[in-house]
Amino acid sequence: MEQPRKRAKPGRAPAPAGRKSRPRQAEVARLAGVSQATVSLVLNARRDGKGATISEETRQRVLDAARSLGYVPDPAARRLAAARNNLLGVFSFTSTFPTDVQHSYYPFLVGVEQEAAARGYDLVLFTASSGGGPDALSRVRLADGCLFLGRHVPRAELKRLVADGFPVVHLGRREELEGLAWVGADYVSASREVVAHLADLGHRRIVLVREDDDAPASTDRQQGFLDGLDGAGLAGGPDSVLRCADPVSEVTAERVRELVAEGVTAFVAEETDTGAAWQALTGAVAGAGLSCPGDVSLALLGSPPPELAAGPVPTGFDVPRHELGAAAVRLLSAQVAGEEADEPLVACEFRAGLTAGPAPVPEP
Amino acid sequence: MEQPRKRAKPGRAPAPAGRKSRPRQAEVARLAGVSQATVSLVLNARRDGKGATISEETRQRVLDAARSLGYVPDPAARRLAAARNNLLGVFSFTSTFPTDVQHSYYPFLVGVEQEAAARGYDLVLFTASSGGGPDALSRVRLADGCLFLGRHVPRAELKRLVADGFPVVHLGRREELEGLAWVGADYVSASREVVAHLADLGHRRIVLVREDDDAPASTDRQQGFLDGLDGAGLAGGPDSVLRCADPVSEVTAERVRELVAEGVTAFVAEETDTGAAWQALTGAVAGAGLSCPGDVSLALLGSPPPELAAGPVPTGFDVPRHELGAAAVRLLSAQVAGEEADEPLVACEFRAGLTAGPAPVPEP
DNA sequence: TTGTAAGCGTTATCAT
DNA sequence: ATGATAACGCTTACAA
Repeated sequence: MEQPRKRAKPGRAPAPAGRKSRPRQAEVARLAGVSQATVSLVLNARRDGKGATISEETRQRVLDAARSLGYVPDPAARRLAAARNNLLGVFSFTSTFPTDVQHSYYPFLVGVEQEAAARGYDLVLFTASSGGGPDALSRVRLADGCLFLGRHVPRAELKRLVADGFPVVHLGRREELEGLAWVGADYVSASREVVAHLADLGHRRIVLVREDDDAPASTDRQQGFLDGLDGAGLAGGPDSVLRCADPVSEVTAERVRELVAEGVTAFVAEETDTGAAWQALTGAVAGAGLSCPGDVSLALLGSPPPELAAGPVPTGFDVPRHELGAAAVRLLSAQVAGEEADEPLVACEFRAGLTAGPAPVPEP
Repeated sequence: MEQPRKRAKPGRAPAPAGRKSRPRQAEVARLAGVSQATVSLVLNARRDGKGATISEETRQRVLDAARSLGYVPDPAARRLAAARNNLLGVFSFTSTFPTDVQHSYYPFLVGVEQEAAARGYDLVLFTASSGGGPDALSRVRLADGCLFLGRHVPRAELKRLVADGFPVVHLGRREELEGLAWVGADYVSASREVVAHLADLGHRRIVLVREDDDAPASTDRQQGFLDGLDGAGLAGGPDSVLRCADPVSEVTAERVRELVAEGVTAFVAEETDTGAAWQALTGAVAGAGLSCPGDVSLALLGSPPPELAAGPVPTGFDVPRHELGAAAVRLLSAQVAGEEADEPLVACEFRAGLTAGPAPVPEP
């Protein structure tokens, strides 16, 4: 019999002595006295009985062996073999956990985590800072799909992922990129609702204070604001929108006094990262010596910043961040499953608040 | 027309319809007229010149081919072959992202993410809730190592991981479990420092208000408190510690008045989840009609709860949560690399604050 | 019902 | 300096 030539084989070096390597299917197989493939079959047995043809006895032996060894499938190998990982990626272009808690994605992640857990996915946080290189984004392919969040999107990279058919969902409206799925809040309807509320209270002249930004979140709010005016039969001339590069210096007490003198009875501010518009507005109203629900009504198109949590609850709406996160996961998970699903805009919840009241009766 | 029957070969199934195939190293190789291995060598050429022995010409040809094909490495294959997942787990026994932001691990995660990114790791988020079963903990093995945080630790499961040589680090002191690595804040030193500060200000009778809890975080603070008294040559009798099951009802204005009458000039409260001790203390002092840095000095062994952020900054110390997270990742990453490293306690930073002043001169 | 083996896209080793 | 080739751990078609 021909002796198998025992020449040193090419290939990887043996595992370094120090660390114990995790158990693999082969070891489970050995312990259970079956073939490695059987282990795979047992472990991936579909619950719908389809294709699962394994005797209950073997099944148990394999399961026991796996448990006693603490076996867990290697996600990379699973993925490589053209199967699923049960891993969903989360990639933020800035840090996922910025030092400044205020600007963080935390509230979204709450929803993301819950929905992911409910669907049996674990979450991989791809840390943006690490790679840096052009293919930093490409690491996400380790997961079955990936959620993206952040302001500045590397278009080319993302486009590539989408083009390759890799499941991708962006959290926040993003229509610029053809074929990119996204979920977003319905700022238009919510803003319209707020304006309708003010109109119901008798306000005829309403002014929007917004920052000088072209983000969808801003333009959507303005659109809803104008829609609202329109729906109430109110004029929405150009002077009903104050677009300020720096709200704090532009929305002064004097300016507010002027506008009120002209007949404005209600102000609406958009919510932004900094909360500048709202802060400028409330500051100016107080500075003008006007009482809030009494002399003028105020509304905030969004949630108040945490540092103002102590003040009176502003009339306005809340962005359902949890729900947005959850919706994103639903959409992504549908994509992963190959179902080209579609998530509608998520509705914001109206918040009655304390800063809006009946329009003051004009003095004769 | 009779289709030439392509007999399906064993092996993997055809790629799922959605997923378009991307160029691989083999195609780059073909285009560049070299072997696939050469492509790998070129693409992974170490910048330190070590082991890189490829002619500049080939190098360029390969690079060009890769670029023109838009080649991006497959992370799954890469990790599989390299036998490293570059994945660190984060497991919290409660939800990683509790709805209540206040009690969240957020501040730690900031540090964890940064350090992980710096070391080229991605993070896998596990939640106790998602798994469910008794071997839910076992899922963490899909990562190269795992960070644990939370109050209630399933000892048996964790022990198993440690025994199996799986790299594990607990965030927060945890000496009960033999062989479990952990990182913690040095509450003892920090508390001692605060007391020393008070003693320097002339206080001779200082009382600690703490909750009825046996967590290391509590006992460490008490120990540091007593050490501080001792170091200042002050008596640390049993009446210098107020251990309350319910601080708010036990630390009353009357009680404070009594103690002050007995000669107590400074109070120290431990920081807890709820912040009850500190709130009870400040409330009682105000209720007793005492002015804070004037009549009595107050110190908080930790950071004030967010809802009190508006008040005067308490004298005390800050737990370096970012740094703790980072330290945990360092320790874990050392373990993963097989280096049995050791992280010392992380120092807390003294905060001068505004609630402590010179001891009032006793009236004759 | 179970075993055999191909192949996923890399990396790393040896031989040329 | 480059090319073969063996792993890496897994899924799955097909043979037994």
